Formats: sequence, C-alpha cells, structure tokens
Amino acid sequence: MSAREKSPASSRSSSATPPPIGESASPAANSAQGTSNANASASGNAPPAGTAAAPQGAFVMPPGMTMPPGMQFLPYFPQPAAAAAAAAAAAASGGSGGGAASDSSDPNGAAAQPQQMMIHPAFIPQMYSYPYPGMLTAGMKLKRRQVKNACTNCQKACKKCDDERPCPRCVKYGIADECQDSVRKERRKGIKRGSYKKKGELTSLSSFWFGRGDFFRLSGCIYLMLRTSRRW
DNA sequence: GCCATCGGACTTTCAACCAA
DNA sequence: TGGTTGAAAGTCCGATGGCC
Ligand SMILES: [Zn+2]
Ligand SMILES: [Zn+2]
Repeated sequence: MSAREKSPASSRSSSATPPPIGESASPAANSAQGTSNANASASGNAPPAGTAAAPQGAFVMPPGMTMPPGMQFLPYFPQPAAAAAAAAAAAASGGSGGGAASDSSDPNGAAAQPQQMMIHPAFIPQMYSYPYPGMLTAGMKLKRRQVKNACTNCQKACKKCDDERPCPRCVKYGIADECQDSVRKERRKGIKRGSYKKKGELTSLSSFWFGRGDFFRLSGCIYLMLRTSRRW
C-alpha cells in the first residue's frame, strides 16, 4: 500500500541490519504471547494463576476459565496522589511493564481510599492481549497485539517492535542509537464516506463485535466488573 | 543457519455518519 | 451528542531467496 515504504534496510550502515528477534514461533504462539514482552516480564513477578490465595476483593475466575500466567485482577482504588502516579506508570509501562505491580505504592493496600476505580497498572499490558485469554473459547483466536508506534528500524524491516526505546530488536543488533519512533501521518480529514450499512442479525452482529479491537480493549475490564459483585 | 526483503494479512485509529 | 461504522494508516507474520 502507499503507506508502506519498502526501503532496503541495508541502506543503513549495514553490518547491522537487524534480523528478527524471537520471531520463529508459530502464529498461534506468537499471538499467545503476543504481548510477548509484556507477558514475559509480567510473568516474572506475578504469582501463577490460581495458586496464590485470593486477596480480599480479588477476582475469582469463573468455572471453565483459567487465569493466564502473569495476570492478576485486583480492584484498584488509588488515592488521589497515587492515581496520577499510577496513570503515569501505566503510560510509561505501555505494553511492556508488566512488573508495575511491584510498585512501592501498591494500590491494593488495605489503606487505599476508594476514590475512583482505575485499571491496575499491572493489568494494562494484559488488556492489549485480547480477547482476554480467559475469555478465549474454542474457535476463537487471540488477536495479534501491535505496538502503537514501531521504531524506524523495525518499521523498515517490517519486524516486531516494542514500546520501549531503544527497542529490544535495535538493542540486540547494536543500533540502539538509531532507535526512534517513526512519524505517523496525520489522518486526512474531510473525506466523505457515503451512508452506512446497518449490521444484520444478532449472530453476525456478535461476530462483528468479537472482531473489533475497540471491544476487546475494554472487555477485560468490563468482564471483571460484571463478574464481581463488588461496588466499583 | 542466519539474514534481508517484502507481499499481504491483520490490527489500530479516528473522522464521518446517524439515531436518539 | 454519544455510539457506530468503515476505511486509512499502520504493524508485523511468514515465505522466499541470498550469503556464509
Ligand atoms: Zn523497534
Ligand atoms: Zn528500535
């Protein structure tokens, strides 16, 4: 497509045009860890699902569903000051900061004051793996997670990038200093679209929704809220 | 086996549309 | 005005071929 500009990566100083990093897995495997970096780091310091005693107010997985490794569902009521910090942490961690749960300001401390329910920083990276793995049923497949903005090197090579800068791929190939966010075009405005079709019956409607990122991006949170009887 | 290249499947984003 | 739609813009899987 026009957006795709295939330029030989070798035009760069070369010795080091980066090859794929950890890209040998099957599509399914890739998707499953899709969140690759996020999950990898998250699983490092989160207790295995179902093994830890559920803390007060912790989410209990419904029958037939399993808590994915590294996942944790904890109601999060940050204090005003903590809220900003948490938001910053979440933003900083992007998709790769699964370990944020180890914050010294653990939001789930007993002293946390209910102010406004927020997404626990540790949960945010997981939200980008949807359908939320626990909701996955036979026939559904995990969607591939994409970074918001690949670095210029990965973009040229059409390879998987990361939210971190320098990204792991650039680091591995010694071109960390060249790792920069690619510049996104501004979307054109004023394009007329004609009238919209209406979606049909329920079945196609539901499959439609299950194919939408907008839906799954929030589904984990909504699902959690629906399944718990706690007051949010 | 390692790596670059790249076609195209797939995902994300967000302005236009539209019903309430 | 908020929710829905759908296409633009983007990511990156995986096939292919060259090189050592
Ligand atoms: Zn990158
Ligand atoms: Zn990079």
